Amino acid sequence: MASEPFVGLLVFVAAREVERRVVAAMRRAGVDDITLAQARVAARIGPHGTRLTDLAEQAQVTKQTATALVDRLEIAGYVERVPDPTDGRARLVRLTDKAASLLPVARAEEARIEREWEAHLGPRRMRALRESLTLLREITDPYRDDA
Amino acid sequence: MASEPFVGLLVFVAAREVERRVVAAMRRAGVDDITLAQARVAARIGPHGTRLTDLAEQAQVTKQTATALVDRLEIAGYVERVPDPTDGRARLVRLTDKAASLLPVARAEEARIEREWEAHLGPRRMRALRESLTLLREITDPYRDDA
DNA sequence: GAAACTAGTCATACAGTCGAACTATATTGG
DNA sequence: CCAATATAGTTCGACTGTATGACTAGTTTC
Repeated sequence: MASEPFVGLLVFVAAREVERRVVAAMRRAGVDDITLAQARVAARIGPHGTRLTDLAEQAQVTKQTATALVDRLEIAGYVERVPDPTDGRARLVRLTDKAASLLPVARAEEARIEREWEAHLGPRRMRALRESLTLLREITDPYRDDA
Repeated sequence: MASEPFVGLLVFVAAREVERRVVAAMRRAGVDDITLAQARVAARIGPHGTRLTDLAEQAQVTKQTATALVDRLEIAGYVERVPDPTDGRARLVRLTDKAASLLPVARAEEARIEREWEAHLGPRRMRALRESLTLLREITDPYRDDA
């Protein structure tokens, strides 16, 4: 029967589908040299650049892993490292124009998913879903206030 | 302002937190020889054993990857491979007693998370959340009817 | 029973990951 | 000012995760 499945499993299933869809959209757009792990880091880069340590923390990996992922993104031309004017030790990881041009592709797929979900749930449930998840973020997302 | 964050991001944040919490609970229970990738596969094993191909499909990895993950779980003593009586080519991957003894730990943490979420959202929103996500599963989870 | 298919494995190559050790810059307390 | 300490980032080494391709061994189909 499984009348009351664990909510954690349910959000996991939904999240997996979203990630799969966005990656597939990128592939269709001709992007085949970014991996999922790299995309997860790239997605956290702010408009004015973000420090590697911050990226590592937000993506929940170590600095070493973030270094390796950014290395590959840099080689592929999607990000660049520039000195941080406020701290001689630090460098800011910034998206290049090449990466910025892909943002609309991701945004469009996200919008498509939202439309499909709303069509399936109806506007009332969709609103409630968004409201609940947003509230939940207060206790599940330590980085909720960035960008 | 970010008044209307993408719902896909919201479910992702929630899912990440759930995964993190369950893994942390396992660690506290003394389990330090299972990785996240291995746990994701193990979590899909049914009560009577599951074929490797099915595990691979459900965990969204290739058969080769699933083989490697099951290899490590087997070495660590959490699963065993037994012949599938209905198909001479196939083998069923089954949880051992050692793994089964950990299920209550995971279940307890899941229940704790649910209680916390319900306390934060209130019973009405929690019910709506579960309802919406369950409905969503119809269009996001091709494996929804297993176990 | 030959052809086509399916379950699983092996081999190989590379990406992801972390712990430890290191360099360079920044901060802090005298 | 400077020695001690802390922080940002990298490099190194070892291992896990991952996919492609090639393979073996059973199964299904006609």
